[in-house]
Parts: sequence; C-alpha cells; structure tokens
Amino acid sequence: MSKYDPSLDRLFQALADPTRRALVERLMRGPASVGELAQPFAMALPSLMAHLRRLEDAGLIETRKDGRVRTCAVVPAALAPAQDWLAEQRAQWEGRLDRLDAYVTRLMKESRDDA
Amino acid sequence: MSKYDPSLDRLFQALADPTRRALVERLMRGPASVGELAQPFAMALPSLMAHLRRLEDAGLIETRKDGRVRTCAVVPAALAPAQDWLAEQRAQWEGRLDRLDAYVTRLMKESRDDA
DNA sequence: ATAATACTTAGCCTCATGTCTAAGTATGAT
DNA sequence: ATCATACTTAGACATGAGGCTAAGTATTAT
Repeated sequence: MSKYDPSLDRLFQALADPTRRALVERLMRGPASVGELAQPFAMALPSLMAHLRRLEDAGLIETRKDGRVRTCAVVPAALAPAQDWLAEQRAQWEGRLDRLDAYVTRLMKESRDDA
Repeated sequence: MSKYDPSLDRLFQALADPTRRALVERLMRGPASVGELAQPFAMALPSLMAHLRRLEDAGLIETRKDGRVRTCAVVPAALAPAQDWLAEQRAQWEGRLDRLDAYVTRLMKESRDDA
C-alpha cells in the first residue's frame, strides 16, 4: 500500500494553487462556462485556461464544448486518492501510538510482576 | 470559510512530491535522523535536505539537532488543514446533491398534484 | 592533534510554473 | 457576409523547484 503513485503528485499539485482551489470550490456548487469561471479572477483568460487544463489533467474536472462555450464540471471522486492517502497516514500514526501504548502497558505489567 | 490560506498552498505543495510523501510515510513510523532518512533514496544529501526543509516549512515535520545528528519527527496534526479542506469540498458537493434531490422531489410532487 | 562523521552552505543547471500580450479560430447573431 | 463572442494557440518572460558537485563546519572518536 501507498507505493509511489504519480497521479497523487498531479492531484496534490493541482490543489496547491489558490486559484485552482477556488475554481474547484466554485465548481462544487455546479458547472460553469470558462467565461463564468474567469469572471471573479483578475487574470488574463489564457492564464485561467492553463489552470483549468491542470485541473483536468489531475482528473479533478471534466469539460465539454457546446458551440463556442466550454462547460466545466467538477469530478468529486477525484479527491478520494488524496483523502485516502491522508487517512492512511493518520491510521499509521494511530497504529504507532497504539503500539507504544501496548509497549508501555507491558513494561508496567512486567515491573509490577517483578516487584 | 475556505478563504485563501497560503499555508494550504505550502501543505499541498509539500505533499505533491513523491520523495516528500515517502519521507512523511517513513516518519509516521517514528523519528529518524537525516542520515537514516536519506539511506533509502538514491539522491545526494543536499537534495534530500531541501525536501526536509520544505516539509518543515509546511509544518509537517519538526527537527532538532543533538550534537552532529539532526533528528526529524512528523507533526501529524499538520495534515488536518488538508483533510479539512477536502472534507469541506465533499460536504459542499453533498449539499448540492441534497438540494438537487429536494428540487426534483418538489417537482415530482407538483406534477402529481397537477395531474 | 587527527581523522572520521553528519550534516550544511554555496553555486550551478535544467525544466516546470504562472503570468502576460498578441494573434488566431470557430460559432452565433444580424 | 460581417461582426461580436468565447475561447485557443503561440511565444515571451521571470521565478521557483529539484537535482548535482564541491567545499565548509561542528562533533565525536582515536
């Protein structure tokens, strides 16, 4: 488990930019066109498009072009690998605490038995 | 909620690199010296040190130098903001589904009443 | 005092990222 | 047919990221 997964790289990297996180947050409330998405940002369109491309590469959004309008929608399931990795780390940590706890408990029991 | 938080940038960015994720995974099993951490990686020490610095800047690890040995330990709580952001997105999405569901339910009810 | 160990610092290199402007293409409206 | 709209593509540019080697520093061992 948790071997090297290049898609996790792209996923975390996609989420590491405030503009892209804002785009995801916006799309979680429903699909939108590129123009609508761009509107709140003080950024040239091509720059924003580049962010959308990165989100799409990471699998976080899907887009489709109808006529001259491209509509973007979030793919919430794409967040799962990130959540899973984080949860796995927490589990690892908690397991470690449990083992420490068991160890200390055993030590205490032994010292009591020795006494 | 979920205004722009630059520390999330550093956190996600720190997790976007496989070497750094591996370091975190390793440290979740217990503290280690720089040398011990470096051992499994085919990478010059300074390169690895740079990764450790990034992890430390992101708050994911803490280090302390005793004599000539620097010991590194993970700070599991530092993962929380990432988990929280992800959970918030999921909640947003589910809220959206709930509203959709309510809407459809209402439509169906109305069309039944109309009939 | 010398030498080995365990990092550290400095500097270089290449590629990736984020941003821009300017020009191009495809579609919808008139 | 012409024009406006909604992206798209291309190219430039500055900065940051990830890697290396070589040389430096502080500790510990002999």
